[in-house]
Amino acid sequence: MTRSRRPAPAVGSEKAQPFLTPTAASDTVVLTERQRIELSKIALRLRLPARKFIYREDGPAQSIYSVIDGLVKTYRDLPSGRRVVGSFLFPRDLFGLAQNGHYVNTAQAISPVTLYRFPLTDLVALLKRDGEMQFQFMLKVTHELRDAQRRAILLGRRDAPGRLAMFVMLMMEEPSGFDRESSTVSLPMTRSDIAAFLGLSLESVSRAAAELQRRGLIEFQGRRAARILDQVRLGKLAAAV
Amino acid sequence: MTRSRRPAPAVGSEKAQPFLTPTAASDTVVLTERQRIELSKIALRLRLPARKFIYREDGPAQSIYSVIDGLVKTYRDLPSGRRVVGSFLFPRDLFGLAQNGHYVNTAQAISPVTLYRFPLTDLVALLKRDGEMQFQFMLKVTHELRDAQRRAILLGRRDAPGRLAMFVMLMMEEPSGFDRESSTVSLPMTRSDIAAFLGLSLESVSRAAAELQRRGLIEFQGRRAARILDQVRLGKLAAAV
DNA sequence: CGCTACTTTGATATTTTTCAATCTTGGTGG
DNA sequence: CCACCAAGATTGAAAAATATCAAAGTAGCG
Repeated sequence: MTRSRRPAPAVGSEKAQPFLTPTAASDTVVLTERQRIELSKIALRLRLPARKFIYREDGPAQSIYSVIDGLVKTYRDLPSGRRVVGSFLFPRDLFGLAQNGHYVNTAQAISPVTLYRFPLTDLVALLKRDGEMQFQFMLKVTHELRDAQRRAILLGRRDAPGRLAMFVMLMMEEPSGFDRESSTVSLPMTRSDIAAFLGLSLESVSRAAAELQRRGLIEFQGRRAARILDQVRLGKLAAAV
Repeated sequence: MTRSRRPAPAVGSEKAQPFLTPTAASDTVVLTERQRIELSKIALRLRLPARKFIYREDGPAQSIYSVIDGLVKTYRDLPSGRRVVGSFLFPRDLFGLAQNGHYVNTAQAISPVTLYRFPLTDLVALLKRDGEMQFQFMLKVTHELRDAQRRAILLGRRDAPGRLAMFVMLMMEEPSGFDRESSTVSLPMTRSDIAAFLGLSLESVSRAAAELQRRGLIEFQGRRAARILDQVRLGKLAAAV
């Protein structure tokens, strides 16, 4: 349930990976042609418009999803009314974590999205049968786990500009979210979404953004994109935890 | 890499049975006798004194660990000098997450501990061979992931007493950390550790503890234990996110 | 019994949240 | 094609809370 970034598909693709392997390289799932075919047999491809709910918290968890294209967010609404965005999901990210047969959060499309949907029971049967493929899934999950831990570090920070700087750096790691040519990161989510992800108020995010711009680190181009003006200093600020 | 608790696999598994051992309750790993034997063949049992380092950040990741008894913490020291405690590990928790062949944090014993140590390569080979067993591991990992997400919610809170209340509730969920008879939770870690886990300053934790006591929710008995005086109100405060 | 590490408590400074008002922008329909 | 509307975003001022700096108090261990 988290952003991935890097390569690292759930379903198809190629190379090496971390956790559980002394070797190591990128972070990608390695599947054979046969495995990809097996998966495609149980997968359903979906196209959904922006804002569409994919599943809701506490609903019966019957599927696991993988993003093909677009952006998805998962969140929980707390009793107080506060909303916590758990993750933004980019292409190749898996989502649909459940507990006791129920989803633990709500998933909603931010942009129009294309997804794979895997019936839980079929997928589980397939994975149990194919240890190698399951291992690739496990790598995926451990990757999410690392992300979640990075997020904990981010949330541990007290300064809003620093949190936002870290967030921007995270978005830059997304292949589909950063254009090297123009040095531009796209931020398809609203300020509210960012605030709910960073654990800040909407206003603080807005002010932090203004501050980053004032310092000459980034320059917002409309609400949904920002150009990185000084990646070195931005990185320093992000790392100066 | 975190505490366990609740029932609740992500995917399947209903029975009972703890990790690598017979008895059990809910959220446990189900292994057959044969599987347990296989695991024990590659596992090494370790006993370490309090404060002993189990592995250090960036060190070569060659093993996965499982807590048998005692308490372990994982943490990272950030450039600024701030320390972030990633998790407290109780019996049955797995730890040793790596990236690119290196550990991503430091693991240190808080109390004297007994551990299983599994050589990474052996374990990986075994898991790939045995899809069922690997599935149990996967459940473990997804469980950690949920924990990490809960933690994100905790860190999203702004009020120190609330965070501490959530922390106490977390500790109460640990079988080995809560005595129902006396309604007492043990807090073997230092205030600094708690602060580093909650993303607060040491002083704020101390003050929040005093506040909880003042409100009559809990009563500290020495530094390492607290009696729950009003579990209902404590739970409300913890949930009032 | 005394040291050392850990905690608590106090006062101030910093930062963010809140509350409120205004401004933008994207979409819609006339 | 343009004006209008509503959701989203920004900015300001005051209030609340935690961090920080500093000092004193405790507890456990040798």
